[in-house]
Amino acid sequence: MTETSSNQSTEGGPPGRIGIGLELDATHLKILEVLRENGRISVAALAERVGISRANAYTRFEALRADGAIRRFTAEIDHTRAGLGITALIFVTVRQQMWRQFRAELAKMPEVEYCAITTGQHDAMIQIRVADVAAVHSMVTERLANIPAVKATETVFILDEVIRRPYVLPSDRGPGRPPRRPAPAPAQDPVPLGKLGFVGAAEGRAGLGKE
Amino acid sequence: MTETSSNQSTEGGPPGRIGIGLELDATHLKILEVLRENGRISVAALAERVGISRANAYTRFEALRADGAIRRFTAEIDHTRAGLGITALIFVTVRQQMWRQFRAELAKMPEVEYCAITTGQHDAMIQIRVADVAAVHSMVTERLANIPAVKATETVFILDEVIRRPYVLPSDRGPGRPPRRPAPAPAQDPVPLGKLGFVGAAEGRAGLGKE
DNA sequence: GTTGAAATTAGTACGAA
DNA sequence: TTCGTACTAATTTCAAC
Repeated sequence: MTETSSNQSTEGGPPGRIGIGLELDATHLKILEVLRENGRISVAALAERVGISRANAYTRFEALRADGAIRRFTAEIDHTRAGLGITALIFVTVRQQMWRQFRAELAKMPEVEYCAITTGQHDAMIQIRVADVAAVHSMVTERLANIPAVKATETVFILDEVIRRPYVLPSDRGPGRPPRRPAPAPAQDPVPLGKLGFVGAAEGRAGLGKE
Repeated sequence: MTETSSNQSTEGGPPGRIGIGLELDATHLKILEVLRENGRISVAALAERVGISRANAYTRFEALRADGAIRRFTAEIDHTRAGLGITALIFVTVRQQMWRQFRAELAKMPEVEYCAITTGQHDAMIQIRVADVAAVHSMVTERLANIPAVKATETVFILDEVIRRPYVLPSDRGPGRPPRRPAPAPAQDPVPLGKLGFVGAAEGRAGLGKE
């Protein structure tokens, strides 16, 4: 394998990008299915498992990467083995119009594995991985509390992670059970891309996603 | 590459396994760092980037896989491109001593990407990816509400995902800033493995992790 | 979109330091 | 343990169909 992937981090990239570059058909989805289970499979073996020729597999593989449908390839690491046995969720209430600052401060915190903007009682949810409970405490009281943009926090520990799938795909639903519409779609589009996708900062929360 | 990775899903595997099989040194962490950014890099290129010989890289690579420090390799997929533009969090209150049923029902739901048992007000947090908001509604009212083990739910939409890191590593903290203890550790252990790791079903919540 | 053959690269198995 | 090298097997590329 020639070191294909440059793999620059997508953090802070354009999240609300809805534009479609590639129409995903059943074969594309099949490729994604295999790749999410085994990101290191060779394209040759991938072609065999999907049931297409190698040249075709190479073409589609590259297209999926170029299009961004495949963001990157990564290793799932056992965080307890890596010395980060504690996982916690921190729900943050953010002062309006200080989102930019909040985001900037977040970027400086390497223990943050995930951060999402949510509806509901709080504004954001942060997932962190640290070595011990003391680190959670110092993270919340010393670092987060010192950010002016942070109005309030609520911390919860994760006791167990029951399901952690690489990425859900539409095909997971199975062929026999349509997502919602039993049999509408006249000229059936391969995949309802970006349907109602309001992902991207919204509701006066602009300034977080971009820039 | 001989299709190395069997990559069987770890879902429902033993989560609370604390036993250490491998002591991770700085080189191991360096390998993990590279691999989490580029899971498809060849071992030869990996060796070069880490600064060790190819033979050594192969040995350590295999050791990390065998030990479980590397769970699997996966492709990060852009869910909006895959037709699943809606992400939601569902907080679930579970009836005590019905965890087994709850877990069994969860396993039947392919739209669940992540499920964690938490402390605090609710008992579990589920993250789902679906095509439209209607699917969230039907998921909550038709499927979750029909599980006897589910006492109550609270749903929140994810408007934007600001940070999504592959996996946090201890080395992310940087060399200059120790995690918590400035300079204690007499015979410094390479990594405080499993320290205070209460990951694994606890607090009368047994039966979820291991069945 | 597919197949086959050539060139490159990856993976393995040594011995030596 | 780690390294360096040689050997074998697989993968990728490129061509023609």
